[in-house]
Amino acid sequence: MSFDDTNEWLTPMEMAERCGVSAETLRYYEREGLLDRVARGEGNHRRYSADDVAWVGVLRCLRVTAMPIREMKRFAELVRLGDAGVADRVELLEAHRVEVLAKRAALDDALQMIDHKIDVYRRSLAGPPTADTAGRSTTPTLGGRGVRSRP
Amino acid sequence: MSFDDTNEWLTPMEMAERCGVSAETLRYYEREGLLDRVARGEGNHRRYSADDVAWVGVLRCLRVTAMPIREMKRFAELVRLGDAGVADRVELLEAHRVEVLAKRAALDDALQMIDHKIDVYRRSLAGPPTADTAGRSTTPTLGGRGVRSRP
DNA sequence: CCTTGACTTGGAGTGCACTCCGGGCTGTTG
DNA sequence: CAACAGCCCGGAGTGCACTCCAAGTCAAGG
Repeated sequence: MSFDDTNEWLTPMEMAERCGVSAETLRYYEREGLLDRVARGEGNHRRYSADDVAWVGVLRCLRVTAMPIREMKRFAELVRLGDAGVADRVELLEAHRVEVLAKRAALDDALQMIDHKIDVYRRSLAGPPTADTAGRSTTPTLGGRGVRSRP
Repeated sequence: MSFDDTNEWLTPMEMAERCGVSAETLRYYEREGLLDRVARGEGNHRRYSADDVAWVGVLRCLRVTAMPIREMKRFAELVRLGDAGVADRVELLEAHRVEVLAKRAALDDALQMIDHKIDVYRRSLAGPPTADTAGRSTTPTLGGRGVRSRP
C-alpha cells in the first residue's frame, strides 16, 4: 500500500467496483448525459475523479428509489445550470420524495401481509396432521371458488 | 344498491378495477400460470370469484415487493400442491422477506440522502445572493474535478 | 336484422435499463 | 517481437413485465 491509498484517479474497473455498478453502466450513464464527459488519461482511457464517485453516489440514490433515467437526466441538467437550477431541483426532489414515501408505505403493507402468511404457514407446519386440520389447505387457494351461484 | 353489494362474480373489467391492475395483466397472469384457469360464464367470458380477488391481492403483494414473475410462478405451483407445499412456501417467502428488508433499508438510506439534499438546496435558496455565497455551486457538480494531479 | 360493446384468442409490439459484441488501439510483460 | 490486458467506440441484443393488436364470438338493444 502506498502512503496515500485514496488514489487521485480511478480506472473504469476501479470506479465500477467503488460505485457498485458495472463499467458498462458508467459508460451508459455518460452517454445518456447523466455524467459529464469524464476526464481521460493515457490512450484516451477514462479517469474518474472523487467528484465523479460522489455524483454517481447521488445517481445511485435516485435509481435505487426507482427514479426513471429520464428524470435523472433532467436532474443532471438542473445541476449543470448551477445556482439557477436549485429551485427546480428542490421541486423535482420533493416530488420524487413523495413517490418514494408512497412506495415505502406500499412496501411495508405488502411486507406485513408476507409476514402474516409466513406466520400462518408456520402454524400449519407446527401441528398439521391432526384429525381436525388434516387435508385442509392453508391458503385461499389460487382461484378456488367457494359455494356460490353459477356465473 | 342491492341487499348484497358483494357481487358473486366479477367481469374482467370489474376485477381489474377491484385489484388495481389491467384486465390484460389478469389475462397475462393466467397465461403464466399465476392464476388457475378462471371460471367462465356466458359466451366463454371470464368470471372472477372472491377467492380470485384474494389471490390476486397476494400476487400484488409479491409484485410490489419486486418478486420476479418466475418466482411467483413457483409460489403458485407450491400453493397448488396444497399442504405438501407449505414448507417450501415458508422457505420461499422467508428468502423473499430478507430481500425485501434489504431493499427497504437501501431505500431508507437513499431517502435520507435525498432529504439531506433537499435541505441543503433549501438553505441555499433561503439566503444565496450574499457576498460570501454568491456564485458558488451548492452541489458536488456532476463530475467537476478538483485541484489534483493530471490523470 | 344490424349494430354495439364487452369479451375471446394467439401473437406481436413496447419501454426500460442495462449488457454484450466486434473491431481496433495502446502500454506492459515474457 | 508476440501475446495479453484493459480500454475505446457505436450499435445491436437481452430480459422483464406488461400492453396492444386483429380477427372473431356472443347477447342485448334499437
